[in-house]
Amino acid sequence: MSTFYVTTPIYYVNDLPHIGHIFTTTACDVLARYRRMRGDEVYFLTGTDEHGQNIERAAQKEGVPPIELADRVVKRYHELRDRLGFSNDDFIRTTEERHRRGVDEIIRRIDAAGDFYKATHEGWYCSPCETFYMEKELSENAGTGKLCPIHGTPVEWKSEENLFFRLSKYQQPLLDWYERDPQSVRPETRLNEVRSFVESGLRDLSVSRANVEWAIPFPGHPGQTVYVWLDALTNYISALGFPDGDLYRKFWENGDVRMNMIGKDILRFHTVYWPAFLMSAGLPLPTTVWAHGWWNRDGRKVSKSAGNVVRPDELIERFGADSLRFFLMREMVFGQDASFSDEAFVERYNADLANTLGNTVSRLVTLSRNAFGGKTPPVPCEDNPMIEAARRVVPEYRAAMDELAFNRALEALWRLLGEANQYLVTREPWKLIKTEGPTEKLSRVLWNGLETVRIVATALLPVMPRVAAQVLAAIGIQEIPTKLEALEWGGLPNNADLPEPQPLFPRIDKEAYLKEHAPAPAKAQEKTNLISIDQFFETELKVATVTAAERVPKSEKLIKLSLDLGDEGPRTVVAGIGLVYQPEDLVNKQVVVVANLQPAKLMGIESQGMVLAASID
RNA sequence: CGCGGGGUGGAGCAGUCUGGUAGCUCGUUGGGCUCAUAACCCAAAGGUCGCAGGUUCAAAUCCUGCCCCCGCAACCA
Repeated sequence: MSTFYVTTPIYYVNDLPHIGHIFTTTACDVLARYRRMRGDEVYFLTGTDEHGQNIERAAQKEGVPPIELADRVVKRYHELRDRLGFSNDDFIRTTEERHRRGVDEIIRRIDAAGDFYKATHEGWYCSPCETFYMEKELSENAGTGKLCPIHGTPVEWKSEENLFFRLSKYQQPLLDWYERDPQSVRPETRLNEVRSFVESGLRDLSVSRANVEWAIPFPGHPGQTVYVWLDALTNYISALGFPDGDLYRKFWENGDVRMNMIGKDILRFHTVYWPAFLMSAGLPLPTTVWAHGWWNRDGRKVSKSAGNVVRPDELIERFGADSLRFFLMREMVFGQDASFSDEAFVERYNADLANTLGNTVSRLVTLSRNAFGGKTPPVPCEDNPMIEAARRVVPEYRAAMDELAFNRALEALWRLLGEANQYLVTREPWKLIKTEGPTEKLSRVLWNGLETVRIVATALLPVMPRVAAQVLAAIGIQEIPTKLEALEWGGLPNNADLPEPQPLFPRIDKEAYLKEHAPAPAKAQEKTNLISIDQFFETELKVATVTAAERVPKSEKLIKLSLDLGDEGPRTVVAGIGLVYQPEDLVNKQVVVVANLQPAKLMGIESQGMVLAASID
């Protein structure tokens, strides 16, 4: 028996759970359940990341202790676990004592390896990222100062003495790891991405902070606290009781599979920092860091400001948690991005769950009940086309599950259901009932159909644990199989009681549903966008004459204009109209200018106003 | 040469790693069945797999070059 350890990232408690969290955890849960059925000894971990300046500040703002904030979000994750049926074995919180122990110990080991040193760190600092940035990475706006490339919020100049980790020392060992083990980072595009990042050179990493209170104290360095990522990443072993816990020995030190599942946004932390920390501490690396893609909404990136976030609560309410789990696993090619839309969801639900799965169960159960007095068929069948079909599909399903190709695994099962429906049409059991009665021949036909359903439902247990159990119950099986051996042909009991069939997946009227859930947020935005007449009069509009115009070098659409504002004299304005206008057409033209706009630098040129000009957009 | 994702029948997508009859869902048309959740089955129409070269007995798939679209980041002042 081999061990299988799988982790989700720990989720940062400044955000409530959304579809991204649900997806990652669902994928891990499906995998964990599948591996248990395969006979592996599985340990499945998820949890929350609770330290850092953001939490500290958010808590301050509310006037509550940070831990209270964290408790609140953690509660939501626990609710989610119950609703979606996650089977995690543990839930780690980085504020727990057992975690601090693990962090202390990994730091002690890295220190013993001589990989920390003290240095003054000076630079532009983004507190949401808790990261220093190089000058060239930052953007800049007038009035706001320099901005973080990720958050778009102002960065501050900070100078402090910190502990540094010799990340540069591990450049070559990391490259060797990627080279030696193609499983180290998956899918392959992510491996290539991180390799080229590491090849371009690694700088040492600052791993302590002087002014972040809400964090783990850095052992041996009073006044310093541990950098969030060094803190957070360690959860994968601290939860197992590192350094001396039995679970740690079993699942990490001597484990067969150590899989860190992540989203592609945190690739660098997990495939560079994390393995480097482990190398330094002399600990085994993860066997695989698997970076999946993102869910878009209606083809666009999900963002709060666009108001297009997916509301899992409504979906669960209306369709059931397992339908959501199914959709997430069926619709995404694991590793790539996928798109969520209400339309696609309802279509999948109707086509796959209601029409194919639900209806197949329903028709078979009704036929068998009618023919055999409310029971499953009395005589099994060992020789027929459905056996061939099942024996073809089951290995396909297993192979796909083994490589996390959930969509392919499900596709294979649905092909099998399709074949079962075809089989029924060729055998026409409803005619046999009328013409011949409950014969052995009829029994075999219905038994084959039900047995196929049993195999599909069993294979679906990892993906839809509750619904799959309902399907099994509907065909007369009370005891839920726990091992993949149940996928062998021939497990359906004879003469078992069949309850009256209930629609497992009531069809949804797509048009009505979409109408009901038509996106409405646009209106709300329009309202808040209105400005008062006073606000409008604050803009100082002036007519100016263009005295000179030239394109800004290396720029697609910026044109630098020299303007004459009459009594106010000359001005320079940079306008993003280069795609629509030619500079030579603008000279001597009159334009309207917002004259009291705060100056801004664009491509190094100061723009002292805004030209009001029509453009295509 | 900013980073990334993509271009496959009307729509949405899989297949590309590991070349070998181009597949799925929805939609359209015609037919069948009536056990079933107006479901299920069959058939048909519809594709130069972005373009051009190359490798190969064979390319959606591998190599080279190019075009276009979409995010993000920019240069929306």
